[in-house]
Amino acid sequence: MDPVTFAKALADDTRQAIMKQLCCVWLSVSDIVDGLDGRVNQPTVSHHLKKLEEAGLVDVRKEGRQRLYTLNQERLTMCCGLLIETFAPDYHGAYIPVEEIE
Amino acid sequence: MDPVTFAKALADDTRQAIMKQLCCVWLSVSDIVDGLDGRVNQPTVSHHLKKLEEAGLVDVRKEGRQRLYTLNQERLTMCCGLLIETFAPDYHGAYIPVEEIE
DNA sequence: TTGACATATTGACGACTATCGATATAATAG
DNA sequence: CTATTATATCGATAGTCGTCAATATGTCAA
Repeated sequence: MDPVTFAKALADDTRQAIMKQLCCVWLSVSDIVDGLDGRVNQPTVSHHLKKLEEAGLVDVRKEGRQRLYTLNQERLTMCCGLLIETFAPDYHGAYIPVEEIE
Repeated sequence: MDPVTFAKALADDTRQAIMKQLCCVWLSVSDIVDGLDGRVNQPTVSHHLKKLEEAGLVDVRKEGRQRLYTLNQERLTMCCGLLIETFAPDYHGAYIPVEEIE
């Protein structure tokens, strides 16, 4: 996964707010919209979910007429590992075992 | 450090190319411009260095009429640790010891 | 002080993107 | 089949951002 694509997916307040909501739970689009409490409306949330999905940062599951989303923690961890491997080689071995990440 | 600011600093091809050059070495602005091999010119590099500096991702040192930059690997590692702590709690303990990062 | 070099800043322009309202698509209930 | 609910897509708009040419600032040499 390209580190620039990863960074771009994270480079937005609303998207990170959505990611926080999706951490460890499956939520429908409406749930997310409600959780953002009027900050943005449904089409905007769908737009961000699409971007996150393209970056592989969320998983999707269809349930009835809903689409349930959740955060892909493993993918996120791998991308962070790649960042450290690329830009912080002095810390790479110390903090993140390569063989576990790649 | 705000994860959104961190992500925005990384969310550009040219900026990541500059970061790669600055990994483990001190380079002047002209060195970086040369290293990018005509891709962008000097004002653009200065612009990106300013952004990276504001994000705390590079350190600066004055030497004569030059300004030498280098990548702050520790800062980058800390930010990645914060991302994992925030968005991948299931992997946090496993991959990155908190007390070493924060 | 003057000239040359290194870097930063400014202003303009184009590309991208976050957001919205409106609408289309999909799936269920009656 | 029709109505309703859930989500995605479209078109438009405003704001952000990367880039450049031109210029300003700062530093050293002669």
